Amino acid sequence: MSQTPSKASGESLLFLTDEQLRKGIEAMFFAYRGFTADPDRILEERGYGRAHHRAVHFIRRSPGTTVNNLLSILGVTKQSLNRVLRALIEDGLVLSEVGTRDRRERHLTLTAEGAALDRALSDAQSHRMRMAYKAAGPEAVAGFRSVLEAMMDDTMRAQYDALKDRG
Amino acid sequence: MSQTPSKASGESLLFLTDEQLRKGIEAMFFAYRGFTADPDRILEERGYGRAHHRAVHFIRRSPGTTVNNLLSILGVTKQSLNRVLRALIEDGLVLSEVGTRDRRERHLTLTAEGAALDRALSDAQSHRMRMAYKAAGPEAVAGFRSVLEAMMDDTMRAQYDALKDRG
DNA sequence: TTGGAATGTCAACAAGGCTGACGTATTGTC
DNA sequence: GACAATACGTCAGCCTTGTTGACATTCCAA
Repeated sequence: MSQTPSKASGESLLFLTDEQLRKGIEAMFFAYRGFTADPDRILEERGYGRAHHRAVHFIRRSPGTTVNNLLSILGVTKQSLNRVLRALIEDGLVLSEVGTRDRRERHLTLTAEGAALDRALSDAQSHRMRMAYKAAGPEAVAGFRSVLEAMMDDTMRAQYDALKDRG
Repeated sequence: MSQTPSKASGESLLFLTDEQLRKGIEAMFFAYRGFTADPDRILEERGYGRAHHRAVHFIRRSPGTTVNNLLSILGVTKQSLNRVLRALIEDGLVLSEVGTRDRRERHLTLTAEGAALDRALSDAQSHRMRMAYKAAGPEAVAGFRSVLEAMMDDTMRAQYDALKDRG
């Protein structure tokens, strides 16, 4: 299992020690905490959680999407999503309209108030990401994105790719 | 708030459209799912969750650490940590020993069985990370790490840095 | 037209966060 | 030596967000 580095930590070829991999794992852990910290503060003020954030984000991203589609993107059960969706609808942030072609479906869109919340959350999160990008430099940003994309499951990457065009 | 790109998506200077930032946010979301997917499967078999994983990981990382120290690394309350720690101790994965210098403290270490679980989890997670690194290339890896590190809060980065040497 | 599949809703439960209160052992200070 | 502070454990109860089970509605195909 554990590697015995023949030379040292190579830079041209990809030789990775357990320590390097472990450090990468920890970087993900701590960075994800930072990544969610700012939106969490905003959400708390309104009594929402991360689940609400995710729902709002992806509805904004794909206006008119169905509950089923949102389900597969978020990777949760419909019952779980339904709870947060119900709250958002009752609070007037999300609009749920019966489908015209298939009346079993509900098409979800953000109201003006929902869009405002999305903007507040997105701005907070983008600000941190912009600062990180600025600190790390353009090449680092490209590397960051390509490692993250390679880390997704295939099914996730398909959904990730399907969301609008590539940055 | 929204930007009006004067030229296009620049590559030499760091000019970032809302779309690019949004794509970065989504990359974090989907990648983190992939990042936790493999360990989650292993944990489920044994009736553990991510909280147990985190505890085991950082005890392995800092053998003999105190409960208080672990608390500040994980960023949870002692009541929360105590629940998972109690389970791990009862199951014989973690050893809790009264401190010699300060007998109020408990020093935590992994038993052989605990170390075995850590290895299984770490191998699963490292494998995916290694594949992602290999797919993205050495320069991407460096960029990945530097963006993640820039995204942490200062207090988190201090703890991240304190964990062994730099990869 | 009827039975099965798909979509979405309601109810109940579990994991794992949280706060608050409290007990105990130990340390360090006045 | 008395006493406050520290480190840890625990009980009780709450919230979010995941889960499964049961069920109503709607569509479609046999």
